[in-house]
Parts: sequence; structure tokens; C-alpha cells
Amino acid sequence: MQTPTHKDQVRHMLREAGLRPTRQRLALADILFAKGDRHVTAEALHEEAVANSVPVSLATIYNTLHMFTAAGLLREVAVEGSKTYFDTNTLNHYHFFCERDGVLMDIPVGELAVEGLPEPPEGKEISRIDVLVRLVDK
Amino acid sequence: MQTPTHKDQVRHMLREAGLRPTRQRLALADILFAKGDRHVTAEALHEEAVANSVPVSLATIYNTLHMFTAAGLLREVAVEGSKTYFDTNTLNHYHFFCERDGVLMDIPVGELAVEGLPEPPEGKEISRIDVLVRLVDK
DNA sequence: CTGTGTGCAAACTCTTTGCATAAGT
DNA sequence: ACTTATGCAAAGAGTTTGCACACAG
Repeated sequence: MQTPTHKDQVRHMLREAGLRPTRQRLALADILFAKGDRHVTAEALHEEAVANSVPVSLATIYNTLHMFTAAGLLREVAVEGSKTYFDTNTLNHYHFFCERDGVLMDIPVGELAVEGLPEPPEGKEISRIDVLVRLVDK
Repeated sequence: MQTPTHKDQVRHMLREAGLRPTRQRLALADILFAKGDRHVTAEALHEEAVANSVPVSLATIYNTLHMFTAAGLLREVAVEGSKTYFDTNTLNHYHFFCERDGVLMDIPVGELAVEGLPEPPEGKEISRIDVLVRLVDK
């Protein structure tokens, strides 16, 4: 094996972010960033990790997700309900959310735009705009 | 007292919604709809009720908020975090959210618009669009 | 070695539920 | 009276925390 593996890239990504590339972080980053943009909950990632023979604890999952988020590798998405979603796509984009099955999807970039941004209140500035398009079965 | 009080209007509103106008519901609706649009959490409403000498239990607060929402009198707003916000403005509009103090505010209607709505996935249709403009201190 | 990360279990927060009591019509 | 709502306390779900042990540099 001499082509740079995905794991190598992931290791580099972690170092860049100032995070020690531990077994668990590597394994989780590998799962998260292997196949395109993903939207996971802590619970789901935990199950996936365990299924992939990476017995991480839930506490570490939360820890890791938050550190990745702080490092800019992930982004937290607000959906109502108790669960927190993490998105591997940190670029500015919006989401579809299907209430029925709790699935979050990216909205193709460029299609949707927010017009007529209002003036933020005194002393505040806009940090980010979230758009969530809720879906129901037809 | 012969002018229709706010409580009378509220009583009528509850009947219209098919909800029995009990003491607690009347008191809560009175608080919620007395002064323009509001954004409350269950906890906040509970404190306010208790402060107004209406010793409702938290369980009833949740119960009531959910029934009001089901009856179309309130709308749930998704902000990340564990707390659920309820909005007395059920018309289509968007929000400012200040992370620092957890305050939710309406964005003046008409200023902000979402353009270029994407096609929803097969078999789904858009039920609602939420826009949350996050604010930070300048 | 030295410091940071991990796992476990317990703690916490917000929310929901079950059941006896109280209130509405 | 008959039905629905309320309150309490206990259970639940998701997330966080404290501390001993393990691992990366």
C-alpha cells in the first residue's frame, strides 16, 4: 500500500487542527469524512463506530464531536428535539429536514438564497444564518 | 366592568380551539397573549406564572404548551440546545437568536425572504421553512 | 516520563408519564 | 355525574462531568 490512504489524510487533518490523532479520533474521523457530506447524531455515530469494531464510549463520541466542531471540522445543526446533529459540511449551506424519519439533507448549493437581510439589533452582528426546510410526506 | 376583558377574549379563544377554559389554561393564555408576540420556554413561563400567583405545575405547563401548539395557538421554534421555545406568533416569519443570552426575537416581516426554493425530494413536500439568524455581540 | 485522551458510571437538564385528586360542564 | 385536567413524583432521553487508567509524543 503506497497510495496515501484515507486514514493518512485524516491523520493529517487532525494534526492541522491541533488535535492528537488518537485511535478513537482517527477511527471516528475516518467514518465521518470517508464518504461525502454526512449528518450524524452522537448516538448514530456511536452505533456506527461500534459496528465497525471501534468500541468507543459515548462520552468520547461527544467529546470528539465537540472538539471537531470547535476545530472547524464539523458544524452543529439546530433541529428541534433533543438530539444534536453534526454536519461534516462546514461550508455555508442549508438543509432539508424530514420530520417523519429525522433525516437531515443538504440543499444543493446555489438554489436557495436569503434575500433582504435585516439590520441586526444594536451592538450585535450576524454570525450565521440557518435555514431549515421542513418536509412531510406528500 | 362591562368592557370585554382580555380574559374574556382568551376564554373565547380557548373554546374556539376546543380546549376547556380551565383556571390554569386561562391564566397561561392570559400571560402568553396579553402583550404582543412572545417567545417563551416552558421554564420561563412557569416562573412567570408562579410570579403572577398562578401556581401551575411544570407538567401542566408542558401539557398546555403542547395543546396550544396542536390547536394552532402557538408555534414551536427550533433552536439548538435542549430547551424548546414556543412562539405566540403563528404567522410565517423568521427569527433572530442571540446565543449569548438565549433570546429569540421576530425579524420584522417583509424584510427577509427566501429565494429559489429547491425542489423537495421525491414523495415529500415542504411543510414549513425556518430561518434563524444567529447573533453575537459586536 | 509527562500530559492529554478515554472509559465508566454517576450526575444533570429538560421533558414526559402514571395515577390519584380536583375541576369543568 | 361524567369527563377531562392537574399535580406530584418518578421515569426517561440526551448530554455532561469527575476521576482513575491508558496512550501519544
